[in-house]
Amino acid sequence: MPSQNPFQLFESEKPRLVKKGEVLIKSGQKASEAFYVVKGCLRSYMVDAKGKEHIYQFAPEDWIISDLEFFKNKGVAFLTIDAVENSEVKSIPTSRIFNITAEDPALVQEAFNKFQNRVYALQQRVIQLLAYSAEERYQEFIKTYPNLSNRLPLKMIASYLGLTPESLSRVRKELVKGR
Amino acid sequence: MPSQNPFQLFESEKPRLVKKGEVLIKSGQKASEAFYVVKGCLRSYMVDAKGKEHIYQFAPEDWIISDLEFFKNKGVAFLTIDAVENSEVKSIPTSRIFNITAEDPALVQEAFNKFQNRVYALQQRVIQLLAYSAEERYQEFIKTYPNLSNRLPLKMIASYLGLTPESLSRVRKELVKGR
DNA sequence: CGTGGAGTTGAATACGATCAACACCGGTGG
DNA sequence: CCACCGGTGTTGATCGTATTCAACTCCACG
Repeated sequence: MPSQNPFQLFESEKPRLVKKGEVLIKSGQKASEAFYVVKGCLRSYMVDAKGKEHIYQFAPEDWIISDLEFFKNKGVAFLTIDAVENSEVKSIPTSRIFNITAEDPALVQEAFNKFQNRVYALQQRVIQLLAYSAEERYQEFIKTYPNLSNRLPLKMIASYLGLTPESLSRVRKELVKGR
Repeated sequence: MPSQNPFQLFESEKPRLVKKGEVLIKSGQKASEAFYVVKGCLRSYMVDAKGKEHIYQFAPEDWIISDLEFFKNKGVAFLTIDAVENSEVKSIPTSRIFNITAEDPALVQEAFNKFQNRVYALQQRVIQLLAYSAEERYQEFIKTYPNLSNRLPLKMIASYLGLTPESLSRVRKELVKGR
């Protein structure tokens, strides 16, 4: 969820440092916050019945990440959120997110834009999962997130794209060969 | 995007009648509105390079449907929106959607809830496409949208789930056999 | 009626998953 | 400094799920 300006809603807070691999929200536990990433990169993911991780979202600098499901689910998190790199994040209590209406209209507008961008990004993601092949999904990913594709380990990109690491490795190999 | 109350933002407008199959927004054309479904059911979909339809969303009664992409894309629609059944819809000009901030706080709150529900639904959708098998996706669909699953033709459900009609037919056969 | 779309079923195919082995670092401790 | 280790990515062989192509039935609707 990129924006032109830093997210003013919590500009004043001082960032919290999280180390690579540190878990911020754990699936199944009580949780009610979102995170704004100042520096580094977070991710959210779920673990299926076979123990396989499926990455729902990456959140590099200036993105917001959270699990909206806890909201529906009595505050119990569905997704796990952890740090892909050493990062700096600002925490946003949910109460703040869900009660913006009373605030400055500019903030409301900003929050709206964030939501729009998010829905737009998700639309893209759904369409790609529905209609694109493994190769097309990967090409679209590196085109859309060039700076992410060289920071993230292959296996995480694979998980995000709905592929196994082996398959993505082969896709990439074909792409190199093809030029 | 269900809600407890009818969407107040355009309660006053009188609904427009659209016939089954009628196209409201066509991919590639100028468009800048969303629709609130009073009665019936709309859908949005994209057509891939091979001419295959991929349904992004269904919108039965009390849902809102639109293509956020036109907003990013100079007003040119990416998705096509048409009527699955004879329907009654209220049109919402985009200008209204994107400038809610100046309005009554209750409306802002309502719009926020709509966005939240939408993001939540999309999260579910992405997770299911990533992690679930054909059979699991179908079962989840009929569980989540029981009233839709018996109104829609199989081939549309298949398209929504990212399957071919043949595959869904077989999945369904197995399910019947299994009980 | 009869015609065309929807759904089903079968056979062959393809794409990506799985299982397994190995190469290649990057970091750690001896 | 080097030997070791675990994690990451690559490659090969095989497997499985869903696709594709084709034929056929069954209605719904003209």
